[in-house]
Amino acid sequence: MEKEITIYDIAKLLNLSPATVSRALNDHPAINSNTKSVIAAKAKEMGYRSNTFASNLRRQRTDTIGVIVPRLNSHFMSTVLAGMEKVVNKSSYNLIISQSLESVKKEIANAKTMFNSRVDGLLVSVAYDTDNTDHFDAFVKRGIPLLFFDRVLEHKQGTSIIIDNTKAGYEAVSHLIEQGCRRILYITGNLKRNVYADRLKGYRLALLEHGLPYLDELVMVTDLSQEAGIEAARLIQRMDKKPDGLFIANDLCAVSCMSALRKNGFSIPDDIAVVGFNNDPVSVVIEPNLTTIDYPGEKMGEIAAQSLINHLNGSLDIQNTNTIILHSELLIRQSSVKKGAN
Amino acid sequence: MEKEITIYDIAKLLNLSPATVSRALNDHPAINSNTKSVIAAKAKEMGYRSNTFASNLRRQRTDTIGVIVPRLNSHFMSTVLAGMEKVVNKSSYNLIISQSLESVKKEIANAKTMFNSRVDGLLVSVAYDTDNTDHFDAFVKRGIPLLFFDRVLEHKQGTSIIIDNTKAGYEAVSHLIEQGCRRILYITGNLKRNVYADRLKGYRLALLEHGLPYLDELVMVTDLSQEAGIEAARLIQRMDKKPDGLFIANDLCAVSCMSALRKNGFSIPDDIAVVGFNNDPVSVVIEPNLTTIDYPGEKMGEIAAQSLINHLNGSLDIQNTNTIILHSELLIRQSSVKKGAN
DNA sequence: ATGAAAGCGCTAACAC
DNA sequence: GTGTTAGCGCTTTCAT
Repeated sequence: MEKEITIYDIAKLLNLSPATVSRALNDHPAINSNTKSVIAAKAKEMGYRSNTFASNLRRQRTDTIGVIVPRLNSHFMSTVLAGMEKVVNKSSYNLIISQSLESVKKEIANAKTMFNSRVDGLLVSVAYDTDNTDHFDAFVKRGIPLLFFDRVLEHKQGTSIIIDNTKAGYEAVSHLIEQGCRRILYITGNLKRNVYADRLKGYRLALLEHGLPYLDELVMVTDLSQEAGIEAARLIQRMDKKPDGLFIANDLCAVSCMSALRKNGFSIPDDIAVVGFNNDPVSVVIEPNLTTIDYPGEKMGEIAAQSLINHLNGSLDIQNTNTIILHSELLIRQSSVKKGAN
Repeated sequence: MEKEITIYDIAKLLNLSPATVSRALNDHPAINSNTKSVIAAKAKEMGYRSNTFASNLRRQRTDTIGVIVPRLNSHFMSTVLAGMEKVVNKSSYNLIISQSLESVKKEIANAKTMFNSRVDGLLVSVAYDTDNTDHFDAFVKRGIPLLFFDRVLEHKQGTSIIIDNTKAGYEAVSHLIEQGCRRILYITGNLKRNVYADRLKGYRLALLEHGLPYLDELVMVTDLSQEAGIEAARLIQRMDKKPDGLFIANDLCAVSCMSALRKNGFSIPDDIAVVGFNNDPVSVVIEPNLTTIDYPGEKMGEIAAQSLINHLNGSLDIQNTNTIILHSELLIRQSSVKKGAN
């Protein structure tokens, strides 16, 4: 097994001081460029690798940004993460990613781990049932910048990056109404989450504007899983007055609900028109293709990471910005277009 | 902003030595349990957090396991990762996860990062176009254990965890033949990858055993993306002698291909029967439901992580194990069951 | 342009 | 059961 090489080893062999080696390796301007190349060559030859721990210990920072997301395996989230990586790769920062699996408990644990790994900043999209920011207090107290995206929490300081979920919900439901729907069922996630609560606001607004009544029985709170979609189809089957439109806050759930409904003999969109949310790839695989809200995940990731980095570099003060709102768009496909409607 | 608390601060306040505080915090058996609770209480009160960097620097290990996967946003991979997390959470190790996005270039960069973060061990599933193990040599040289799973590479030492892809391919194709298929198109990924090459072996074996000829023109190498599925459907449309069965090495691609074929007027399974691979949730959403190979992702993750941890703890020597093979299973659904067949 | 030296916070060998 | 002390590898201030 090879021995670990340190800057001392390099320094000794080159008759230089460790300080010079350190500076050269970090491309310090005061070092002669010749010396630099000699050192770089030797380091490479000897298989030197910098010891991040020693460096972090000494510098009192980690150049690391933590990310906590509900799940990794959603198309939306992985798109967001791709955006973050893109930005972070251009900087000297690194990303540590962890998932809460939609549980506050795990989110708290993850936050603690992030805190103990001394991330320089934290990007968070909260879990299903998170209902306070206590587990992030430690960060605020130590002045570690905190930025929420998509699923955000009310917090006195710091930025949130979101889309206008109210508007998106309004557009989705207005579209259904224009297609002739009069009983629109909204299948949603936990209404604690801004994303679902705001879409509900949009739903109500659209009904109101078109003179349709708001009925509690037409709001179904689920976990938006595939199973929830199937269960929703079962419940619809049993309803006396069946809905003629569905607005489902997640494409995966929408797609499995549609599929179950069709198995039960419903015709989509004619019996029931459906609008999903997220523009997940599966939305163009299902028959009929799913009308959905497209949502700029990559951009959201880029902006989140860039804002945080700018703040860390001192070129932007996050604490004074409030909310960044990105555009979303209704993509109309066959699942919601009734033949009768214009 | 609060000052960072160290064990020295705690020691001073409690009139103890830093060593005692350190031991107490690490639950060292020699420390009086009273002392321990006093120290623990004080640490909590003062908002102490252990400095991992100092600790890692001193202990010369990180208690961290690196994971490199092609993509995070596949159902299979996230299931594998869930399995790993489950095991790792029970131990004192942490996980660092990174994705290569199917590119060797990024995989090399990730490996380097992992190496520099001094992971104690590495779990890898390689990218699409990786064709040698050079970027893992540094780990081997330093005696850092390396374990491949699912998409594995030939390497002299170390364990691989896989399913029997040849058998899975054989079963998939035999099933299609039994349903009456005579021209079966295999849509695959890069044949450098064991998973795709071995399934091809199974495909050939099944043909051979049933007296069907093997034809080069019936093997289509793609990137198995959704777009590839649509493109494949286009190519099938143009073929003079159309296939009557498809074996597609990935459900997502299979599903989009099926969907495109149906739009072009093909009836599934009657014109073309389809078998996918992975048992992705989408396989039960598509109409008709997709016959596929089910694949124990979570178990694979658990075994991979556990084997590595056992090796690190000295209770198992990975270098002497070779290959662990997990069971897979053909799930027959409507997409492949022809009405005519028995 | 380079060097000397101190110290980041922790742990472990050795002492008592 | 607890204390003393040295050192992990790096960066940086202060010298020259």
